[in-house]
Amino acid sequence: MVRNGRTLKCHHGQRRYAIVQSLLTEVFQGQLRAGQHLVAQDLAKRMGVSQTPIREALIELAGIGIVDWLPNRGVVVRRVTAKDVRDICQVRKALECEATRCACGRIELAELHEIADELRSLFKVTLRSLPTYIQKARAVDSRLHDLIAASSGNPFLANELNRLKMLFRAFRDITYSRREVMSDYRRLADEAHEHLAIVEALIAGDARAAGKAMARHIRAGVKYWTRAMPLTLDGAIRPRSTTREQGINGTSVNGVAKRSIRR
Amino acid sequence: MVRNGRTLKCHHGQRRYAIVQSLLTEVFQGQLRAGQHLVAQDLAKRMGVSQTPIREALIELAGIGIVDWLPNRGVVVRRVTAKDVRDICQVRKALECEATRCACGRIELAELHEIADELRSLFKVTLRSLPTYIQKARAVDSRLHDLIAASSGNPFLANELNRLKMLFRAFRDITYSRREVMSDYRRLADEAHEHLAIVEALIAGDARAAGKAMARHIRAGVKYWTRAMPLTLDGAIRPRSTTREQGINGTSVNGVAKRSIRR
DNA sequence: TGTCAAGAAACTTTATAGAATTTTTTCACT
DNA sequence: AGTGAAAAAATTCTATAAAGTTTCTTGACA
Repeated sequence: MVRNGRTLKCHHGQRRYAIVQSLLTEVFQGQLRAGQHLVAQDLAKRMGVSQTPIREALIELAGIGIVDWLPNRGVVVRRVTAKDVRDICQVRKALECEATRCACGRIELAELHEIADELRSLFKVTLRSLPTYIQKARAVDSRLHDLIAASSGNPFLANELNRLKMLFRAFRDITYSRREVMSDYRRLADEAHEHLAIVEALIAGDARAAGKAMARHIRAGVKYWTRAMPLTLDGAIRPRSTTREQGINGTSVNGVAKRSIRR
Repeated sequence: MVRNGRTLKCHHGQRRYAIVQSLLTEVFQGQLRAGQHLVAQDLAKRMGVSQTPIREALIELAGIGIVDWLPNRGVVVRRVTAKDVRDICQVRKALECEATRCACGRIELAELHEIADELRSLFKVTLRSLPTYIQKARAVDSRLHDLIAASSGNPFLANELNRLKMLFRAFRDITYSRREVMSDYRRLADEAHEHLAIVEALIAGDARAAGKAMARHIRAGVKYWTRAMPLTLDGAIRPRSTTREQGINGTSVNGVAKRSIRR
């Protein structure tokens, strides 16, 4: 998935995949912002491909829940409220706990100890270590969650968790400015402690405790993000009341006013 | 979404939606069977539309998990193993329990009592009442689960549950002959008892008990379906080892042998 | 004359169709 | 089995039709 001058360089039959990845990255990195209207033609020109694979990629993204598809009216990057994030996190909590309980006793002790050591090394933050600190903290976070999902013995569950992680990350990055998020290392240090509690329970082979530690961890995260979240977000997206459309939930949404999409 | 002779009758901009619905119905009803290869051109001709909306509909179905998308090699109706069904049910269990706990205390008592009465009327089956019995049992089942999901206060969770229900239903109907499934009224009577336990806990306002009753209900269902399930299902789908593809989990699957898709 | 609303026209964007291209599969032949 | 052409199917592109949006015009009314 490398873009080369005008055309997206990829094998025949992988173009849609490459476009999905490219758009996801742009959403994650904030180049595409919440409420933004995505015009197929523009994207096609920008990526040096025709509209067909762009449209198909957008359908996929709508399926994931990254964008809203408004029939006959195009696609907008989803705008989310604090409630949306909480709702997603609640689902994530239920599934992460389930996965944690399942994974208990199925992970190599050596690997758990390794992660525990890495976590302990994150307890102290110095200003000098900050740049690498953030990177390291995120890496360990990913490693632990992925390990648990992969070790749950349930590939379907692992995939659902992966999807939720992606959604959560997208919305988090859409909603907050990156700098603000990245610099909050206090939360990262807290997370290290929460993670360690999970790992220790896993090492002890106590599935119940591990599940509870995971629940605590996610609840703490929700609390943090909710606090940081702006109270309300006005709708740049105002669907026509007559048009059928799909929100993040796939359910129909009735618009309040007849207003056009922001271009 | 009415098909009229050759062309799918629907408004401009809703064609993909109509095709998705149509294909879902065919999968549910068993006209499209597990492992079957779906050729865009054939579907296009059959529905009297061009390949474009067909392809788009198939992308959507792949997102839902009803079909597998094999890049450059087409689309096949997913074939599932007993393990797949168990995996899905495990996720469903976690989420249904969460929803049940949340919904506790948020549902009108009158409605719960109404459902309880309907359930109690399902305890006794006579041969004469069998035809309507099955219909009634399914209706109450849907009503209760939908009510709980809708009352959870979490639209995202409700939507996830809906997706899982659809998946489960699709795979169940794909895998078993319909007659066999429909005629097992003993299981339906058992379900009525399990459902009643949930409703009674909800009436009592005991979220914990309601969650546990729901867990029991789903576990019982899994046990039943697993018993009825054929032990293994060989793969009619055999991907080439070099080709990237998405299984139900979106994860890459490596094929064992270099073999072509069954046509 | 100025303002506002309704409607027409121009323009933009989306949705679908059909053709061109690339890849995969089939099948005859060695 | 291995090879290579032919056929089939998937992917992508281009073009056109349909819908949505904006701008402009017209005319009623203060």
